[in-house]
Amino acid sequence: MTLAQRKPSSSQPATLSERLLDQLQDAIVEGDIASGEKLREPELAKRFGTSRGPLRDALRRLEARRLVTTTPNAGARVVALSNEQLIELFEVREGLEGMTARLAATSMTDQQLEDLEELLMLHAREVGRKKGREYFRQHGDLDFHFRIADACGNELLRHAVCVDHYQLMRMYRFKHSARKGRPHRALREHRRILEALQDRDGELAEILMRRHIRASRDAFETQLHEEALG
Amino acid sequence: MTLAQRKPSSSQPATLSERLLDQLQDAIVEGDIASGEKLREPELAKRFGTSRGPLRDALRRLEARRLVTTTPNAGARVVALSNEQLIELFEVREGLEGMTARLAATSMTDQQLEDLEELLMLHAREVGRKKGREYFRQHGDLDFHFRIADACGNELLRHAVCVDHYQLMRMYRFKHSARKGRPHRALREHRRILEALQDRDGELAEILMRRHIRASRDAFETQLHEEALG
DNA sequence: ACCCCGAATATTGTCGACAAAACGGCCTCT
DNA sequence: AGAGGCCGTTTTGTCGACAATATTCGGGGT
Repeated sequence: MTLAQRKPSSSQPATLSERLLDQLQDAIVEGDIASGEKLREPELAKRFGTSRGPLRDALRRLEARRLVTTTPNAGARVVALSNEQLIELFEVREGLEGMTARLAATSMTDQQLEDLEELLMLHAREVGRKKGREYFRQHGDLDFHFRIADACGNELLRHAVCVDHYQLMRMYRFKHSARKGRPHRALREHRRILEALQDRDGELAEILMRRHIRASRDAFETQLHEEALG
Repeated sequence: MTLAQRKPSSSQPATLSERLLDQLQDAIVEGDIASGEKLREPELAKRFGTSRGPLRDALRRLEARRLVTTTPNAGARVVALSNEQLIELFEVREGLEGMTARLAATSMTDQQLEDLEELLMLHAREVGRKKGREYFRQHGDLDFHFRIADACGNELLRHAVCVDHYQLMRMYRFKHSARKGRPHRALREHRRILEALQDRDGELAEILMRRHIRASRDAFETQLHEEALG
């Protein structure tokens, strides 16, 4: 089975509501709709050429993915994406993705491990070529963290990481470009995690994943500090 | 701002959709609607005396809480709640609640710690009186795990634990009554976690919480094994 | 000048009806 | 007898209109 067949995520949305979900999600994640902006149903419905029914459906799903917050009788807003919320996201990811790494060590197939190794080699070339700028913009199948969660063998966990919290993380990456030098370090940390997975050492894989996410968070906080100073 | 204002969770649902959410949730968690059952919109709308609009809204929210699964053009079903899925839930909880315990150690107020200690004393009396049967049926504010997540100071994490996964856990408790003796052990483990929190030792609190959840899981698996044998 | 209050407007919540898709039963053909 | 296709029924997806609630803007009072 090829990779394309295994994941029908790229298939066309069967329903209007799902297409709206994709479109709105991209618009929010990529910043076309500003962070914190009010989402008025009539306006959006007209803009996307549908009625309010499917639109409300899409908004509810976006709420599940943490991209909008809804208050009764007052409508929906794009999530704030404050620095505090991003720190919160790092903490959630540390708990969740630590566990994905632990489980992936025993549930990933040899083929999946080979594919993952190949991905890291691809990333190495990208980092070298583009000075590491675009490394963090990879998403979905091209994202190291996504791949591990996707193969951890626990559907509930996979959903929490790859659906519920993933788009928020992607949104963060769009707003904050990584600091110089961080991509190289991140790549080294990814390699070490891969080695632990190849050794089928779940305990170590979890420790390394958690340290890796903490390092990302530290880099983010350092960046904030530098920006605050000048 | 007082605590009562901060948490209007006990307030009446402002909208029909929210009331439906509560009613359906209870019906599913308490077993009135069987696990795996098909949820037909016209039937449910008639049963609860509303139209299909708010009902669909409620179903979407239940999907976010893992209580129903929806497939396009094929409708919604109550979650399966197989033994495998329950194991998955234990694994998610270990990652998530481990982190809540770590954070709670630094973010809980002295008052909250006192309240938590009081709760455990209440639980001790309950376990002694009712032979521990009802201990695991406590929920919401009366649940030790819920309280810790609620006070961990990370809203994203709190939501993941207390909203997204909590009802599924409650559903498990309704179906599988705890083994004899487990409540006493669980209570002891809860006390140790509380001690770590009182010491403001986040690292230890996380370790103890994870071991506690793993112990619950082990008890569950043992129970399964015994049932399988006879 | 500031605050409070009320009407006008805009937005959300709810409903019933229509269109499209899936499901089920029946018949035919091999 | 079993498999496969056809047709009626049921269920889901979508739409537009109405009701209820929030928001905004302007006026009056202190």
